[in-house]
Amino acid sequence: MATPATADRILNIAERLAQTQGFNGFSYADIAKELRITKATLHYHFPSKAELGRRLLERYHRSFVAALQDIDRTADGAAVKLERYVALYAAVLAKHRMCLCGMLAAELTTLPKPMREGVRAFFLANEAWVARVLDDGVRQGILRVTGSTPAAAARLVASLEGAMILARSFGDVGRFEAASHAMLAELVAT
Amino acid sequence: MATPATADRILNIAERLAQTQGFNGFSYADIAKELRITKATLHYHFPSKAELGRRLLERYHRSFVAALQDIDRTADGAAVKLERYVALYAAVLAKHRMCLCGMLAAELTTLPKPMREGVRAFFLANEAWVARVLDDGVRQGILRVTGSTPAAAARLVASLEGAMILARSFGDVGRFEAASHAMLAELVAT
DNA sequence: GTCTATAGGTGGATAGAC
DNA sequence: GTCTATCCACCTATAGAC
Repeated sequence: MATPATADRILNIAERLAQTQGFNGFSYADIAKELRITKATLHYHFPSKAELGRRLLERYHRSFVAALQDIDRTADGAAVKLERYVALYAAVLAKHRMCLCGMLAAELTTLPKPMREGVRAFFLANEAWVARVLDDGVRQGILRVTGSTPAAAARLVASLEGAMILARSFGDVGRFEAASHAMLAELVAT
Repeated sequence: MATPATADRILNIAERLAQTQGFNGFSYADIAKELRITKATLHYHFPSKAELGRRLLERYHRSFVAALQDIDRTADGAAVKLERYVALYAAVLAKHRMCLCGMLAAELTTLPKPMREGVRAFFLANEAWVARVLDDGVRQGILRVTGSTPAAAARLVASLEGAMILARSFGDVGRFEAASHAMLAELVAT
């Protein structure tokens, strides 16, 4: 593995800062200091913070979709897929981070418009994937869903984001795990 | 009703701004402009922004507790109490606002320590109240809870916060209502 | 690509007059 | 209690040398 290109190293730091302190909670100076380059160099790679945010969101969305495709490829059965999906969230929390889009959703009104749209697109992609898994599970008699699957998917995504933000507030990943396991248990057919 | 004291008018504006843009998303200048006073006057009433935040949280917590006591006094039955509880959230969303503490939870790492503790105290108070209502409901055979009532209460509070933040992201209160109704339906004994 | 230097703006906060 | 005036730190962003 070669050393990541400068642009990627910048995004790595920006991503971590955005997931812990929010997009408005870090500055070019923070990234520059950590990478030991100057702010001017940052502006060479990302002319404006709005552009940095847009690219950050784009990369995050892409890697999340890739993770979902990996689950589709390697996991067998709707219940296992949902467990793997929840594990993606837990892994982020274990790094003391929030879901980037859960974080950005809180700051939504202060974000540049392309980012606002990116956040919504991320949630819609999540809901669509979960809804498809729920559909499969119901069809196979593995899962039991109350109401429509798109509504149940939206509920699960929102509940996971909420569980994440509360768990992080208490510095207690166990809170997330307890909540998410209960949510999945509700979905498994008895 | 007399005109609210200046300190209260300041808190009213700060509260709305914090609920829509976050605590780091507004400045003394924003409040000063809207109230048509100077920043120096603001500093007379609230010497520092940290102090303003602390007082804001204190007042918010107090008024929320009062709302819960009002529900206890005027609502009959655990199911009705939960509906009234959820309606408190919906009313905030209808004003295009987030729960103050849901907002602050996202920014938690950037907040002064007294505020961080205040946010956790707010959530704990919410969970305690909900857990007590769930206990009552289960004892009366009105509600059906999976797992312990404190865990179910934590799950409900977190899920409502998540549903709120997602609904606001899409500018769609209906999303919150659909999610919260489904959550309550899960709790009502069949 | 990375630097120095700096512009132009805004952040929270204070001194002191009224 | 409210004002004017000001401080200093920090913000995003740009010009221009290397």
